[in-house]
Amino acid sequence: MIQRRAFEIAPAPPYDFALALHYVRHAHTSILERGDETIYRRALRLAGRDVLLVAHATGTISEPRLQVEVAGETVDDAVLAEADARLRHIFTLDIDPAPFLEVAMADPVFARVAAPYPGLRPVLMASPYESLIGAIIGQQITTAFAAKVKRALFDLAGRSIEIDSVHYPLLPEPAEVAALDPAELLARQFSRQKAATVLNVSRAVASGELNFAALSSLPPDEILARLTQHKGVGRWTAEVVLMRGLGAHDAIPAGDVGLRAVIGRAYGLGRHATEAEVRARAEAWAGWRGWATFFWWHQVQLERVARSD
DNA sequence: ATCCAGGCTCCTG
DNA sequence: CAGGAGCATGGA
Repeated sequence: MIQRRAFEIAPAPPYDFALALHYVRHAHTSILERGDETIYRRALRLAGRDVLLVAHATGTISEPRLQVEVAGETVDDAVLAEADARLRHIFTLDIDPAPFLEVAMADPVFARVAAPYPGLRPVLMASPYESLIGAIIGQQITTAFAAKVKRALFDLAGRSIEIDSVHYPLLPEPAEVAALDPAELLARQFSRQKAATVLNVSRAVASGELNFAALSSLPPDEILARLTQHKGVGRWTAEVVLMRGLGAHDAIPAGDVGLRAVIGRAYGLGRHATEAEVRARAEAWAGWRGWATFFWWHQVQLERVARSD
């Protein structure tokens, strides 16, 4: 039997869930989400239970509400509490965007990217581990190819739940990934280094040597230092985890090619900005560089979607 | 074929 | 510390 329980979230306004769903739907990094224009669906392991989260918006942008349903074999209070916390984290629901918008408006170039979307807010990965695996796989390859490789990894691990005759894929547990045969990954278009790195960090997470809950209470620089001690995890990967996995408002992966390209275009350089130039520009968004990164990536996505139409 | 893509490591100077 | 060679993958 499937249990279903519902609750409501009141995000800090202004908030436009449709913009978040648009981002999720078109992001190559979204592998496990099964949303459409109005509904977000995602299977997750919460409080030790595999469940499906279903969310849709009601209300208005200035008085937003999210209606959430949790379905699974066991949906107890602990599961419900984690579902609430996780959604607030993924969609950055509890943060007042006003200070960010103020910073954004002070930079005329960035304002053109941010101002049209006052109801948009960073969409994070559902867990730090997921962001780490995704970032490692995404190193130095196109987002489309990275999506293909990630999908292959999740298929290989093969975890899913079935609700109403629909199978929803689940993120494999770190221990399950760690137990995979590297040859299986190489056969699925992993490079040797990426296969080794994914297996090694999964082992570290499974053993508790790498503990994101403990990490998250440390200063950002310390988190970066800890993460980059793992071979195959460089500054870019660590900054992506910090920003999109842990939700650090001010973390920016300034070496990112996409970011360098869009910033080069926006500021009329006629070429990719260098990492140093990105960091210099980003001083203007201090305190909110993670949010700014998300808005730039959103801009990149809008341009890509426009081209493909 | 050549260049590029949401890099990393290791080795020079 | 900065810069760059070499590495690994598939796609345009």
